[in-house]
Amino acid sequence: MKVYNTMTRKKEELKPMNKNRIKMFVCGPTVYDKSHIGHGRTYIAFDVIARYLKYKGYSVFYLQNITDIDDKIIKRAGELGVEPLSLAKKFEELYLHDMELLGVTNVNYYARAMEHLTEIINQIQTLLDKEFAYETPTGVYFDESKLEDFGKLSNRNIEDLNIHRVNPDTTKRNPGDFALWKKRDEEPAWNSPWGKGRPGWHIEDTAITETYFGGQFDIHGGGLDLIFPHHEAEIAQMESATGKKPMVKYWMHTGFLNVSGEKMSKSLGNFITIKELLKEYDPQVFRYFVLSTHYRSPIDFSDDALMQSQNSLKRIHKVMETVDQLLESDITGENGNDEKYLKLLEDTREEFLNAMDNDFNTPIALSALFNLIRDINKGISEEKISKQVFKEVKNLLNEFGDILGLTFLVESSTSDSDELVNILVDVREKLREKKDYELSDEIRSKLSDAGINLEDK
RNA sequence: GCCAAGGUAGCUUAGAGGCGAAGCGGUGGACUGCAGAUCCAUUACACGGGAGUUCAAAUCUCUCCCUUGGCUCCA
Repeated sequence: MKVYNTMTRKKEELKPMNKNRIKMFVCGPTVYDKSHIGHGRTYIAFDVIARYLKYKGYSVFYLQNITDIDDKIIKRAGELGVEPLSLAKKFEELYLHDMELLGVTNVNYYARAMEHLTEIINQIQTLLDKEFAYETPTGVYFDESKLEDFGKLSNRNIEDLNIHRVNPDTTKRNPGDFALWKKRDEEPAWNSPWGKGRPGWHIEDTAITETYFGGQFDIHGGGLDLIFPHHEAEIAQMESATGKKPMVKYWMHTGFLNVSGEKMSKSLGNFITIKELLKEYDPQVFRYFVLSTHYRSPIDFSDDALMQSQNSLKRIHKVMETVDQLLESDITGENGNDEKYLKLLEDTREEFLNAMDNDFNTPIALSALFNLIRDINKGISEEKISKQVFKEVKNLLNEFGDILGLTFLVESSTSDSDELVNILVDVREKLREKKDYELSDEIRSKLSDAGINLEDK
């Protein structure tokens, strides 16, 4: 299977470093506020990537960090008058809850920055020992001039980096040098060989990945916005500290989520949290929406787009329901056409898997699924199909659903509706038998207003 | 300025030299007491403009136009 590698800007054949084991790290959130739908997009995409790799038989270890200390957290905590670490804890819990609701369930381990201070300090010390870093009165900084290939991921050169710099710290050797350790007197601060302070932004990730994966691993993911400077800095730190190249075999980045064509930002007033999203839409609908666009492409969030996703998903649910009902009923039959349908199913599986093999092309995979649905619906309206075929259809759709993290068979509403509704439905049925359509339609319409949809036949 | 990603049918998205895609939506028809779902047809000889390469270009090259993002807060 092929994976697009940001480093080479090409699709490459996926070959794990160690047999069929895949070490995958994705940058997690800084927990200073509620998670938004952009986080949702990225983590749903990587969840499906992890699911598919497992489906293909790889043994995947999916590691994610949680940045639980950082200037933004401290600032927010100060505004609210709470402890930074308890603020971080609270938003971490909300984040994990949001992810669960969205069906993001494949992260094996969440590593908190604050639980890896020892490793962070050790890595900084190594960089100092190897003279890739230097200490000044304000902190410890990485010396980018020591690296020939700094900027290789984002295709930049050092000259570019040294312009457009905002208020560079005057103690640094080069304007592009970034902080490994920030010396700070105010709390929260931790002791280190260089005095009290806290880690820089990039060092926690390499300290964490080195701890769990060693100096090299297969997949590193994150949002497109992290390529520069965050991932460049990670490469600089890790490759300098361990002396091993490359740090990462495949760099994968998700495209941005925009809202009605604009960047989502608080100042534009179009900032949507996952919590707000889920007030309006089923998590499955959002998940479908995310998967209807390739993970590297920008995706445009709008109510219209979500409605389209909702309707598309409904089409899948409907065929599953129909197939399920036909399996329960006795009106299916044998007509010797099984072979035709089994071939169709095999072709569909192949098309779906080919799409996924091609850099996780979920839109094409979905279109294969819809082609199957159309042919099955057509078959149902034209002839009797055997239960064996329906069973296989159901299995295949469930298999696809598992890969995508979508539930295609939704429980029929008739089973869990309450007694009063059932009485109304029975009464209406009797009215229809008497051809009192005026009253029966009124009942149907009122039930619909109450959120209960009746479909005859 | 530098570095990226794009402009594909009414809308949302795939594809990436030669068999015209998927979903949503609209319209007409079949089915139904009606509606819904489903099926059939249609919307639909789609690829931002121009030039070039090629037997063949949505796809490659050049050029122009437009959109969006990044350039030390970012998923």
